[in-house]
Amino acid sequence: MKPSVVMIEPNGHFCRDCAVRGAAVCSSLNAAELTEFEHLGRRVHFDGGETVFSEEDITTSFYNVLEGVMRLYKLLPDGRRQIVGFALPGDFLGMNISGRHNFSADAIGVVTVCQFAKAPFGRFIEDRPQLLKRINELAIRELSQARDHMVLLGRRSADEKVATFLLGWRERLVALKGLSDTVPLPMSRQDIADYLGLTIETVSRTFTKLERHGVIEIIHGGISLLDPARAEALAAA
Amino acid sequence: MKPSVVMIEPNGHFCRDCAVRGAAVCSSLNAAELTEFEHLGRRVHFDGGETVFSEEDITTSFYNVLEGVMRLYKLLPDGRRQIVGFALPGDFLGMNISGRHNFSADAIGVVTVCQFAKAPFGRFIEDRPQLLKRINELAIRELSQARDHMVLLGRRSADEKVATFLLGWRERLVALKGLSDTVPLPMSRQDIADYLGLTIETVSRTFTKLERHGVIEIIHGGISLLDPARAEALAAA
DNA sequence: CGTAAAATTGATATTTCTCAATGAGAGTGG
DNA sequence: CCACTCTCATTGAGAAATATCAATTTTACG
Repeated sequence: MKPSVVMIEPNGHFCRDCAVRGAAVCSSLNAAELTEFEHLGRRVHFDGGETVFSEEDITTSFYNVLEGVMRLYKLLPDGRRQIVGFALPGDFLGMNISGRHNFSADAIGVVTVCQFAKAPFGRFIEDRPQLLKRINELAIRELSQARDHMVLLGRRSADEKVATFLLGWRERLVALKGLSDTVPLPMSRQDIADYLGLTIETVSRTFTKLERHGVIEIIHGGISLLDPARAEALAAA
Repeated sequence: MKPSVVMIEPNGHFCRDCAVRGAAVCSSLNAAELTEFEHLGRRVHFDGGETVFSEEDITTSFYNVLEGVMRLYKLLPDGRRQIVGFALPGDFLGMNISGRHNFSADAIGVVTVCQFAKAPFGRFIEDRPQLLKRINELAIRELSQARDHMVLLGRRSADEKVATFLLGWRERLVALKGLSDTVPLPMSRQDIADYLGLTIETVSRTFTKLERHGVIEIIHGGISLLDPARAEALAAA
């Protein structure tokens, strides 16, 4: 949570060479629309630890993640934190009904987003049902993920939680980096704990245990999945 | 899960006197559209315990709940169950990306739904961005609720979970029956436990404890909220 | 190289679960 | 109308999982 010093790049000719062009909301737009769309968004950079928006803030912008990883979380009044998800390139953030964000979002490491002012974006969407449809698809996909995560939080043991998380995270990275048994974990152990509804100590112990059992190897900045089959077995339960 | 004996009513002139007319997806349609829309939906009744659709089933219909309460849940291979939500009149069920339902839905007590075959509904939506927008709103609202529930599952104690559930359920019923300190609980203790990520025994003990402390009174088919302020305090934590 | 933050490990405490028994209410058939 | 039975809910005792508290160890960074 350092003071938020962001860089705003000049606008224009981004979309055509945007990394998330195919995966993000904008995949629903044709070339002509894209040209107009370009003028709505601005690339903005955040450093690790910076907050992009906070829960209860009035929503003034939507965000399309272009690069990096964000943690999305909610806090209880006494400080307990639940991470409700990690955002990756292609994810679209900021939609809500109330006009206020219903979770907070921090950059984990360097992040680039495509930021859209709410009002112009709303107008642009108005006569582009394709774009609305795409946003709806993303919301429905997220909803499905949210339900899966409820099962994990409510009904799985610590071992299952960690194994499921590692496999799920690896799976999400496939679209970005291809399938690999080397799984980078840019988030801290505390972040993982707050995502899985555990304490940092339990996460740490579970990692160690998985390593002792030869399922993973803990490496710098991540893990190496030595025995994917055993991990799957643990996660399926 | 009795054999699913459903009654299908003849079609026609439902919408104008539909109980959920104002709250449901159809609230986005004008009178002319509504007339056409009527021919797409069929009222279907389910008895308590009947399954409306199951996870992994191919999605052939969408459902608009008109009357009654449903439990929406996912099962782990070993039978552990997580209830991901309760559906009430006005809720719209069945949207997904994969073409298969991503949770199961049972009637709790008698339920009436307005059932839409997927393909015609999809075509109808195609040139009604208003309807799509409404569906999107409902999805975004659900997503927000899902995130709140993640916080509950991951970070709250048993006492907090139960107090939060009772207040939240009471709040949801306001739209249907008005605000009341008498809170009907049509679902079983096991349902509540599976919703809160607890065991039935813990739920039962917590109810008893809240009653001993004068926060609630356990009555037939529900509870009476004697001390809303204390309940709020417990839930906020 | 020194300091701070993050991660790991250990010992103990607490919460919630599990197993087992009992109690209460609803429906059934004599 | 009353036993009977079934399901659901409650209660108790002990076990297990995870949290908490405290101490190192490791890593990151100036």
